[in-house]
Amino acid sequence: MSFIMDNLIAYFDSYIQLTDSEKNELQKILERRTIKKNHFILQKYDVCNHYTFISEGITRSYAINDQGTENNLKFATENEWIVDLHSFHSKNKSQIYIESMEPTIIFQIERSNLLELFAKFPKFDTIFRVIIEDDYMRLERRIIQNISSKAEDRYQQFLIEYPKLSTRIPNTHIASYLGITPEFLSKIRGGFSKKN
Amino acid sequence: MSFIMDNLIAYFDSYIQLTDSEKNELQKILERRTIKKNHFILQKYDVCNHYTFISEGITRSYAINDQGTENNLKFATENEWIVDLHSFHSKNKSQIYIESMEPTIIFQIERSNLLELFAKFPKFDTIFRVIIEDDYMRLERRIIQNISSKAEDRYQQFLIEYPKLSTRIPNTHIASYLGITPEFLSKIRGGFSKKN
DNA sequence: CGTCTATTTGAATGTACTCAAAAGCGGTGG
DNA sequence: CCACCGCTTTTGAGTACATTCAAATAGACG
Repeated sequence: MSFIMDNLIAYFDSYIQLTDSEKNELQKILERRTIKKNHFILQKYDVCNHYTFISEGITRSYAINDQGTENNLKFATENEWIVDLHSFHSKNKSQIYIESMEPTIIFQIERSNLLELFAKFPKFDTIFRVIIEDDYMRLERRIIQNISSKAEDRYQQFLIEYPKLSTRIPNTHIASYLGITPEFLSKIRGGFSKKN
Repeated sequence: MSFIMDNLIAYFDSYIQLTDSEKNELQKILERRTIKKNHFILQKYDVCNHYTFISEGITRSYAINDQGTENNLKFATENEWIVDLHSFHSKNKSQIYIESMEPTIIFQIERSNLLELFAKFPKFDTIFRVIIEDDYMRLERRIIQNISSKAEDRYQQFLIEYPKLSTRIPNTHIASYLGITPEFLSKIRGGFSKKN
């Protein structure tokens, strides 16, 4: 067993203990890549052909709207996955970008290899079901906050839920994630002070 | 094969063809219930012990915030599922309500039965992975719209994405889903007119 | 040191909320 | 069939929350 994917093996093991043959199979299909800061892992209009595991670094997925504004959909950091699920499964062109925010090391699994893995070892079907369930619950919390809370409360919640992220990424990206402007986030952080 | 679950069988078949033994096993663990309008399927502080399939009718899940305002998290109608995933898996008390908005017929699968089904027939692991992936992609679209669009655009998108829902449920619930007040939705629908 | 990006600040504006009141709508019972 | 009740929708005035645009300041990096 190679050392390069130790934390990915440990990650899977934390869900369900893997057998040696499962580990071997995994090892065969994982593609390790290093990504420089601010480089693309997926560009809009490309097809998302890989499920991507972040081993080191931070990535974000985002859409750009008609006015040219970026809207951060998700951050993924150590031991998290990022993918455009829709493009991955439909093989349609992606409408989003995935980009590194730090020098980043990733392991990727190509679509057909992942589908074969599912067919061969149902355990991975379970693992990936659980992974996406976790992501789904996070998204639900975020939606509830977005529709029920003001920007200031959403920001405070973000700090609580992602304390480490908030020190590693620019505030302007947090603002985009929260759905507010960088200027307004700055005012929130400043406490609005000065009468008005 | 009983007639009462025809549309649920057809539903699963639309994902992956089922064998007779799988259908039989399903049949054993499905619990059919009829729910009157505006009755609870899950109440806050109860544990969510069932995955619920909507056969007829409409349900919504919602949270209530500190100010006592309801915030609609999700609508589920014919051939859709509703569950509080967090409570279902953790067995912790639920923080949300699930309530019918019409006379509703549901099929429920109890937690331990579902887990056994997964263990016995990995196919269901796949099916439920795909179901939640679909839901996940919908949530992602909603988040993007929430953080990037104004209330009026979000409402127009809702009408496009859920044309049938919008005629079956009160506007006040759509407003709650979109994260705006009923009064403001009314003004959007009226076109704001009158100078101002 | 200079360049590029991120952050802050302020004034003016736009978007959405609050509160109150009136009008509409659907079901139910007399 | 009508009258009433409860709930939804509309309307308006006043206010609060958040954006836009411009400009200044601060930080990061080669």
